[in-house]
Amino acid sequence: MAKKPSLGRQKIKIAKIQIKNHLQVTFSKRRSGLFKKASELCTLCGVEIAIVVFSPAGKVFSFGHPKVELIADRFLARNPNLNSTSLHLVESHRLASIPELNMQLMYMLNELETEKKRSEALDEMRKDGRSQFWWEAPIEELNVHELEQLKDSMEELKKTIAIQANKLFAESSDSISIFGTNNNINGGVDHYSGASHVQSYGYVHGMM
Amino acid sequence: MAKKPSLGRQKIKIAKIQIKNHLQVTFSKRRSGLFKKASELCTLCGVEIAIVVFSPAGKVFSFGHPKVELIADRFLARNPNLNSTSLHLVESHRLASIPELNMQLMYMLNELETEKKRSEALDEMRKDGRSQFWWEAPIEELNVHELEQLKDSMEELKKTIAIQANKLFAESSDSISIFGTNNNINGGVDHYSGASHVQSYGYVHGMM
DNA sequence: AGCTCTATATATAAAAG
DNA sequence: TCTTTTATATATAGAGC
Repeated sequence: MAKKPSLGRQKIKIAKIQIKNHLQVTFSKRRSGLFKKASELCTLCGVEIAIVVFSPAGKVFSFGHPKVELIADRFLARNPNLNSTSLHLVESHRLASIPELNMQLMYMLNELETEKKRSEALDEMRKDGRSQFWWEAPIEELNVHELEQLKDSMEELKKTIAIQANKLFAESSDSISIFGTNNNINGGVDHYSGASHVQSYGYVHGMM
Repeated sequence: MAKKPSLGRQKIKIAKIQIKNHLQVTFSKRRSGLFKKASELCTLCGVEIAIVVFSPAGKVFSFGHPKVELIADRFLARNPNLNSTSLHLVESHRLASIPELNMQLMYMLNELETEKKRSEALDEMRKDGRSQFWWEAPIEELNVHELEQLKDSMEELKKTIAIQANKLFAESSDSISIFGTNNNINGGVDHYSGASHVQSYGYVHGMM
């Protein structure tokens, strides 16, 4: 008589897993599950999500939808009346906490920088290893150029944000505090971000 | 004889929900579920996660761990140049246009993803040895494609930023920028990979 | 690191309050 | 809208490849 081949799924306490191997396995499985859920949410409800996960090992996994071009397009399309729309939305108490978004943005910038540096390092490595091949020069230069552009853009973005903040502060101080009380949706503790869509990676992919 | 009080959970197709009411309910439930999963992943594996969701109604929901302040502190500590400006931005004003910030955040997340992919591609390349020519290998093509996308996106972003900056400048030409000229976003940024504190946000919001 | 399998823990669709 | 209930669909722990 055969004994049970498996005990099946066991209940676990939601607390940091101590056994390293377990942790790694669980991280991998649950990350997949999370991304899958995100992609389903995207599809079912037609929303945009972005998720970034920093693994214990320092790796970054991400998942996002839609792609940059779409966001950029929408951004441009909305630009003409961004101001009024913004104010309207804010007045309607439909938005998240700004300080937190700022923090998040800074964090993202920080991480982007990190990733960029890693990219550059790898690129450099590759370049050094094959620099004797003349036909590789173009693509290498392009890489560097792209990265330069990215850096410049990031700097511009930061400037823009500062200007915006400054301007909005000026507006709100002599009129109404359009932000009123804390409009942090969750009661102030957390904030998340995620995006996804069913596409290239199996059911999805991942964003960070 | 009583009939079944409920059919129980029914299987659904993962496709955009058409009935508005259903969509709203599903969005709410699944968003909660997603955040819960994220929080469990945080706790179980001690990782950092950020999720941003743009609802169909235009609302923004976010979830993040650790708390934004901690992330910001870490970030500021590592970026002395950003320190003063960031503190001003965050501490003094605590505001900016949310739709814009969200857009930018979204953009950041996507860029981060792109960079990550590129990083991985380069990494992969290096691992495979340097015997492949960039125009021959699929992975290389993806890399090139990503770079092209990045370039296009960056150009669009610059355009957008220019337009916005112009507009905002015109509107706030009477106010002084407290941010001065320091816009260096580069710092000796190192990758954070340490274990995080045992967070006790527990999965707040008391959802479920 | 990723996949399989089983048995069981969880998430959640529908309906109702 | 948010909750609760019910029955069922899914996710996933543990073990092995």
